[in-house]
This record gives sequence, structure tokens and C-alpha cells, in this order.
Amino acid sequence: MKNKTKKVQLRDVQDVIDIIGGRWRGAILASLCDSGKRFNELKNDLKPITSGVLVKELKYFESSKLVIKTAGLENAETMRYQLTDHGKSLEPLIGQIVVWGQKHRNIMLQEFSVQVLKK
Amino acid sequence: MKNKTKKVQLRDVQDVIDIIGGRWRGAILASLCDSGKRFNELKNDLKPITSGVLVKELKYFESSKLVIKTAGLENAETMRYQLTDHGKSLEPLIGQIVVWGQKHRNIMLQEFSVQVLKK
DNA sequence: AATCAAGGTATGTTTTAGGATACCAAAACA
DNA sequence: TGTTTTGGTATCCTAAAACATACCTTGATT
Repeated sequence: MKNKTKKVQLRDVQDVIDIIGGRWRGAILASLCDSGKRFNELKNDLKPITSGVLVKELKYFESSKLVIKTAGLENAETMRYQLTDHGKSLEPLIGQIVVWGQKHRNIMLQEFSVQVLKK
Repeated sequence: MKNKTKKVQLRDVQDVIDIIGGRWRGAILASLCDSGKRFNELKNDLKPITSGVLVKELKYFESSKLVIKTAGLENAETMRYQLTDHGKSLEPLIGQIVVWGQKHRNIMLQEFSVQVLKK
């Protein structure tokens, strides 16, 4: 029973890692947390990402119901990618990731300076 | 200024994804959250992971100060891998990942049943 | 009329992570 | 004494991911 619970959790962790993991997905979501963006805005924000990869990942996010692509009503040609409500529910998680990442970076820097001093 | 801040955040997200991402890292950390474990315990817990991969990832975690490998004092040959204090600070993050993963799974299942009903 | 930007598509090539497999030394067990 | 278990190492291989590069259409701009 406890075993089963653990398995399920590992699976949940893996599922989420699949979604936000990889070279670009986390960064794309983080960028969209900021605000909805047009394709080239995103591309510029995430430079040096290539068009092909960005397209592919955005399609993946659409299929996962995390991002929606909308054409502006008045100005029909401007595509806009933005988080769905479900996608927005990732924001606190990403926020926590950023906080932990900053802390981790400081710890690694500290470790580095200790190593230098030891020489 | 705001731009710079954003860049740093994307970098932090990427750093963390590198740490917990990939096929096994999240699961290894989740398993160690449970308790410290010996090599073969971990291997069994994460089956079908291979030795080579597990060794590699554990070394990575050691170099990142998230996991420490200790030899039991009385029984010197039993190696034990456990989270450092810094590694333990990931626990809330992983907990939140599990919670979101469960929610996401339910949403995708819902979506699936809607699709089936539409046919 | 020419050209530029937006939002992609299409293609080949390279890199990388992970898996398969074989092996191994030291200790523990039987 | 033989064989199992623990805790790995070493090599090769493959599929997928990412990258580089070229190209395309549509609408706006000059």
C-alpha cells in the first residue's frame, strides 16, 4: 500500500518532468508566465532557440492544454500564445523553481570560492 | 533592468530543470526524499534503471551537493546515499510537483473522456 | 514595384542521453 | 570452498532531441 503510493508519486514526478523538462520547455513556460506573447517575441526572448524547435514545443503545449494560440479579433493576423487557466496553475510551481534555483546558485558559488581559497 | 531580471529567471529555471530533469533525476530525488538508501535499494526502487546510469546520476548529485555518500561507521562496507540539507530543501518543490502532476493527470483524463463522448 | 517582417515549414547533420551487455573485486553466506 | 550479493566499471549502440540552414506565404511598408 505504501509502496503503491510511492510508485504513483514517482510517476507523477516523471509526468511533470516530461512537461517542463528538456532544453526549452521550462523557459518557454516561464516566459509565458510573464505575459502572452507573439511567436517572434517568444523567439527573441528565448534566443538562440530555432523556429523549428519553438513551433514543435508550442504545439506540444497546445496539445497538453497548457497554452492556447489565439488570433487577435480586430487584427486577425497577430497570433498570440498564452497560458490557459490550467497553464497558469503552473505559475506558483515555476516561481518556487526560480527561488530554489537562485538559492542553489549561491550555494554552488560559495562552494567554488571555498575551493579557490583552499589552493 | 526588468529585462535583466527576466533573463536571470529563465536561467534559474533552466538550471533547476537540468538538475531534476531527464529520465531519472526526478525519480531518484523523489526516492531519496523518502529516506536514505543503499545503491541496490535505489536500483531496485527505480527498476529498470541500469547501474551505469544510476552511478552517473548519483555522482552528478554529489557534485551538486544534493546527495552525500556515507559509509556506515560500524559496518564500513554499507554505502548509503542520502540527501544533504540542501538536497532536502528540494522536498517541498518535489511535493508541489507531485500535487500538480496529479491534478494535471485528472484534467487530461477528463479531456480524453470528452473526446470519446464526442465521437 | 520592391522589400521587409511575421510566422512558420522542410531538410539534413550532429549531439546526447539512455539502454544493453559484459565484466569485476571485495565481502558475506552457506 | 564455492557461490551470491553488493557496488560498481567499461564499451558499444541507438533513437531522439537539438541545431544549422534554406526556403515559403501573406500582409504591411516605402
